[in-house]
Amino acid sequence: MNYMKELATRYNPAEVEDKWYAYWMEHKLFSSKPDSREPYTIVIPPPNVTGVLHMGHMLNETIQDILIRLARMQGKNACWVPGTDHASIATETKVIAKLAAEGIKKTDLTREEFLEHAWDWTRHHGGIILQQLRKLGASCDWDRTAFTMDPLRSEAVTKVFCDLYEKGLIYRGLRMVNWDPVNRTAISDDEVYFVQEQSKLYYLRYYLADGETSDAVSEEGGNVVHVDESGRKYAVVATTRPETIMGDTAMCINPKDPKNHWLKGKKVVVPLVGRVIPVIEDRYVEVDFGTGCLKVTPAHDKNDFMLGNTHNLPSIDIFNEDATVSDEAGMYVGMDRFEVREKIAEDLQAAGLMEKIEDYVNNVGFSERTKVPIEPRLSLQWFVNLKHFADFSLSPVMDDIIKFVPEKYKTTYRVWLENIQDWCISRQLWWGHRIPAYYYRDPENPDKEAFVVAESITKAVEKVRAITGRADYCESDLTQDPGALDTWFSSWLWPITLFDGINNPGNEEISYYYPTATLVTGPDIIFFWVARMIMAGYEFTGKQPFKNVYFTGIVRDSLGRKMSKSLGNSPDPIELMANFGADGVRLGLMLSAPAGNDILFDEKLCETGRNFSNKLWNVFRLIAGWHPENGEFNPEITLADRAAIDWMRSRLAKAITELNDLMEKFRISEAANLLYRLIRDDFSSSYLEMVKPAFGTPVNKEVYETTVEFLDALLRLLHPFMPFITEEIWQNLEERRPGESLMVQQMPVATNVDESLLKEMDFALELITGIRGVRASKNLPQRDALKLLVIGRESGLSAGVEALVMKLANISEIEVNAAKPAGPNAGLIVDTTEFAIPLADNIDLDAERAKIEKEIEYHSGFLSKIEAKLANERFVSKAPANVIEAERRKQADTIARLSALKAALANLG
RNA sequence: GGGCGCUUAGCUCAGCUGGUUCAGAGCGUCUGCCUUACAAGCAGAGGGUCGGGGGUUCGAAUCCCUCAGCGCCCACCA
Repeated sequence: MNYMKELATRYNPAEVEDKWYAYWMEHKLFSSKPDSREPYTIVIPPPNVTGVLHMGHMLNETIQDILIRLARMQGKNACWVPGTDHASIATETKVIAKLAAEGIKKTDLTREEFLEHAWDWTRHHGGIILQQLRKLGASCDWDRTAFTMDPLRSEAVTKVFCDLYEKGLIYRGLRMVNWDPVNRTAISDDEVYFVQEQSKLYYLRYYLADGETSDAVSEEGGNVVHVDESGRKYAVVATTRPETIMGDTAMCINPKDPKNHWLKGKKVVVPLVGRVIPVIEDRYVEVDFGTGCLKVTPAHDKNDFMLGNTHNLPSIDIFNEDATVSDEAGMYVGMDRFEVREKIAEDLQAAGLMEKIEDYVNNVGFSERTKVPIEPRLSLQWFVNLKHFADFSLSPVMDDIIKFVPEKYKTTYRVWLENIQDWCISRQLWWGHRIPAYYYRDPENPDKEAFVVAESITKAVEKVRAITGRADYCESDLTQDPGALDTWFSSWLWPITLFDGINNPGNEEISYYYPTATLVTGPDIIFFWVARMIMAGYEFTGKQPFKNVYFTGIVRDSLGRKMSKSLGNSPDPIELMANFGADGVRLGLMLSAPAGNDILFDEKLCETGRNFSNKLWNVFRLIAGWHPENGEFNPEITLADRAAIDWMRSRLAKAITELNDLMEKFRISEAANLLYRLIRDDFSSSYLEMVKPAFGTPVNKEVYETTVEFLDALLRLLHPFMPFITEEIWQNLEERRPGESLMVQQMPVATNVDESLLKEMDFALELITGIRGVRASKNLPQRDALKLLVIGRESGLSAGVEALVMKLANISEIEVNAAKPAGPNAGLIVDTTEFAIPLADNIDLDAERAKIEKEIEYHSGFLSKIEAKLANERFVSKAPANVIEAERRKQADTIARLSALKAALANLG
């Protein structure tokens, strides 16, 4: 023990944290290589390469670090693999914005030029977040740092694409996709969010094509027929998007709709456009919405597309890539989609084709990235058939082979898999893994677009030559698909590719580290990522990718709002750690972050963490100060010391068992709480006060050594939560060899628990609190010793524990079997034992009496409830014996207590 | 529309298998203390019909039904 050192009363994390992180790095303590130990692997959810650390990461990474450090100290070969994600669409959007600020348009650049900018951007901003993680204490094996778009990962992505294409699980198809007109790319369903918007519902007139007339507005057999001034019949269609009429190829009614019966088999005229379209029937149409007539625009609405397929309708694409009106529309060409809406509404009004306009609230889909309304658009895209994967990915989760924490997300997962949709993986972007498809002209079939899928252009040429039977094809005859793959198409391979399990299956690393142990992530990416990793895991390795998935909550501000830059409610983690220490922030977060529950973050939490660091630091200072400078200990060990040691040992053992249990169940927050109380309440407030030598007197050697042993155990237990301060103290506790570290020590093991001693001490501590309460209410200073009387019986405490009561409550003498004193005194009752403290001055008899009467009232009520229960025939006959026994004991105890109280009241006179 | 979840102290939340570790923790509040480890501290105190109603049970914060309020996810009726 480095007891000679001058230690500051306040713990200074800034001085300590960087030092130990450098030490751990220097001695390669994070590094992992396959060996004979059981592996414990965590792969980091790769943050956006150009991102910066936010509170969500802090929560996530802290949990991972706790799990990995715990595993390491449990003797496992712990390996935490870090890395970053290329974040295709997010990064590309940022790069475009940056170029725009410099007056450069993406369209002015070649693909190669643009990618050069993107790589520059990545190099410039990349990896900051990994540096920030070091501040947090993350014990990642940095030598393994990976990037989703580095050569190894890219090779695997291409290989998997080709493999799935060969298996028929990837296909290219004309589908309705969510189109982002700003980035001019398809995006997946998951990248769309819906916003309720105040809009309008336009009611348009579709005249009958044959010019049929009628004399009056008639309602024949429930039919609702519209007729204009000149007697011509028309149908009314309600739509929120009148600008799409140029793409109408049918009108649809529900066959069971009596209002529109008269339209069956008719043809109608699209207003303004003049095109004649059929009236089709489909039960998809809601009878009660609008007029029950639906305009069908197969090219611009998902459901209309479906109707178009069912009813073999033509499809007219009236928009360009940027959502301006296309030539094919024939009208309003070149105008923006929202301008057209205004204009067309005016024109319809003017032409007398607008029945009415109503206010209407509907949900509009927006692109998550560019925040503009998405445009359903027909386009050729690449898809993965997820049905195939869903079939084998459900049961492992439902059967807990892959355990979800909390369990409720199993349902979410199941529902998603049961309604699985194919996954659109192509993006019309440049930043990402390029789609390994190559197009060529086939002179035999000039009308058909021909392509091959291959891992390289060289292989593609070979394939084309083989297919066409022409040896003269060369690389310049092939054009690679310009698109990139969805970012998640590389992420879903992450646990495999980190160990090179795709390119090099069965290698030593993948065999050893995979399946990984626990994945820690947010429930918001359960579909994007978790589900797909499970799919990829089984498909490409035949094994689950991880054993547990721990879902964290979302970090919100103290008002429950999501943290966002625009609200300015997102604290900078680096600043927080500078203010409170990484340990303080870590503990603060952990103290209130049960799995799957959102956490309302308040700096107050970090303050609690910091204060606790300081408490621990002072615990160390106290113990350090006990070592006598001349090396001479007190040879005597008292009964009180012995009792304190025995108690603390049991207390610790019990806590270890509880802690292991909590951690096994991923109740990390409760585990943090338990440690907090164990150290603060049991160890500092109770145990250390019990064994603390009087000022100027030396401590007993055994007491000293045992206390150091306890502290050592506590530091180990706490280390995963607060790595820095525990290492700092541990290093100072004894002389350590270079490279020695707490982080690779073994976790303490629970010894036997003496339950009766724990119970006895609980009683003693309650008594101590009672005496202190008397002091507080009677204004008796702690330094004045008091005499304690045990009325009419023994204290029931062992000599050692009795001595502890005397020490902690500053009692000079305990008199047992005492009579209730006649003079002024304060009474207190613990369990059924009555105590009294003689006082010098008169006390407020009335107040004392009132206090006791209140207690009598309470206990009488309690007793009558117990007695009612025991008098209840059905209770006595049906309840288990031990419960009845407990009630009887309660009854006896309460009666005893009541008589003690009544005696106390009588003694007051 | 479908699903999941929540409602317990002023605030944030634990409370798992129904029963003396059942009404808890932290923060905040109040009182007293600069007590030789710590004022980033110590000691003490107050604070709750467990959202409402009903049911099951000998016994319900805990299980079931129902109502009310809140949150999240999925779907997207033009």
